[in-house]
Amino acid sequence: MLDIKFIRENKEIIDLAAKKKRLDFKVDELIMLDDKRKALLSNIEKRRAEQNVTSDKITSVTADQRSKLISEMKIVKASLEADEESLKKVMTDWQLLMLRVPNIPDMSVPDGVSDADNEEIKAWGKKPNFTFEPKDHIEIMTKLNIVDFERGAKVHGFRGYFLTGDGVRLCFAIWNYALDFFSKKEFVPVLPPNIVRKINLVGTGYLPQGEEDIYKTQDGDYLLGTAEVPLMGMHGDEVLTASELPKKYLGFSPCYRREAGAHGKDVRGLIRVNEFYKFEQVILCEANHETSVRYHEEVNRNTEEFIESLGIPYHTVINCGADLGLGQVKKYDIELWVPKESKYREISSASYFHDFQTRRLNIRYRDAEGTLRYAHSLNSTAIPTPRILVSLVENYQQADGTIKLPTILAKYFGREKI
RNA sequence: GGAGAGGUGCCAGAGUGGUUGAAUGGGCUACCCUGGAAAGGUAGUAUAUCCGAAAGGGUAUCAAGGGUUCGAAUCCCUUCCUCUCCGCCA
Repeated sequence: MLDIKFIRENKEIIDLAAKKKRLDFKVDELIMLDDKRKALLSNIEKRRAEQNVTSDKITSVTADQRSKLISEMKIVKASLEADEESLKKVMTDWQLLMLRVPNIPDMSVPDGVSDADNEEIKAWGKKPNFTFEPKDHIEIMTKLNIVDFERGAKVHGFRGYFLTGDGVRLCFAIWNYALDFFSKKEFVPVLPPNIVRKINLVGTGYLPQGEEDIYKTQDGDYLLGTAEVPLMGMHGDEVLTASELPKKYLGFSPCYRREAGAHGKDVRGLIRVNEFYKFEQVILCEANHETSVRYHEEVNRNTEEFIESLGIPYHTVINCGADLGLGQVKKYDIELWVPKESKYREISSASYFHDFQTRRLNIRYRDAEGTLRYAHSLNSTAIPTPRILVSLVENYQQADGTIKLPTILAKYFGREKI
């Protein structure tokens, strides 16, 4: 959510933002509605003031005068009620429109119509040269008995999978390593609630527009798609002190995604599944663009370092306008090399929001001058499992069908080979 | 699932229809007092929004929404949340 004052004063910028993000949003509709809102409100407030003054008088006046004043106020009240009714209708529409106002992308965000227009800004690592025909992760893992897609589909349906045996041990090795790695970066690990109230999804910007991608319970709660949601909700309606910023959290949670719009995509394997696990970095910091930028680079770099320590070739892209979420100012994706497909696949996404989310969630802090301000927020994937396994397994596959683990993981796994 | 209690400002805690943005106490801030401090004294101490250059003023907010009323923290309804006990249960 943006400040209505800012929107009114910068409607050309909002228009450009919507265009760049390829969103159909007409700021003029909102401004017109806001004009209505302001007019109604100022009218209503004037009459309420009159009402309040008279109400005070009524207590200290003779019975005669009192009944006269009361009948006068009855008339004021009737006209008030009509306007209050109109205002209520206006406010409902106003709030819906306000939730659809896109945040402004940074100048450095490239223009583009889809993720195909994301621009590579960095490439790291040497792509493996196999002396044999490399297999895909499905074949490798199935043969090693560390994944079972057939039974996964039997139990869950489309996109179902079991991880078994060393597949599970490998996940735990990654998780333990990730916990150590990011703890050293001074992130506080958090296991959040995974069933969350709607407010958290609206607050982070996933709702109201993303309803069909989210699992819902019969109580009207939602299953989280990322730990970002509860971690952001954690400080909702709070006033933090400047000294406790930045807050750096490392959330770990299962992630549930319906993938409703992606039925034909990535139909096999561990790339796109309905449930997975993810470590997520979340930061709340002071409301300052440079600070946001600094932490944005930092969280992205953290994940790059983690991948580098695993020795998996990757590249980092800056996402184009169309590939940005409603609230995102700028986003980097880290994509890992997948040998069998001969292309990079996304495993991480780092973005910052300025105060877009914190306005919705009402997360504020008192700055050095004592002024209340909305904090800035940002988040980035630390590491997702099992998606990371796709690249890990394919890049480290051996001619005999085994997987040779990178040194650091072997330490956590207990053996060098699967 | 059953039964009950409750949600008021930074905190504690009054307040059952009008002068209550809200007593009182604590905290905090400034000043006075002091050689300095403690104690004591005085004043101040919410947020949002609108008007205004500012001073200042209007409106709203006592969980949320709705209702009754000229007027609601106070009465009525709905919802949400918290707590306690019982039951069930990893």
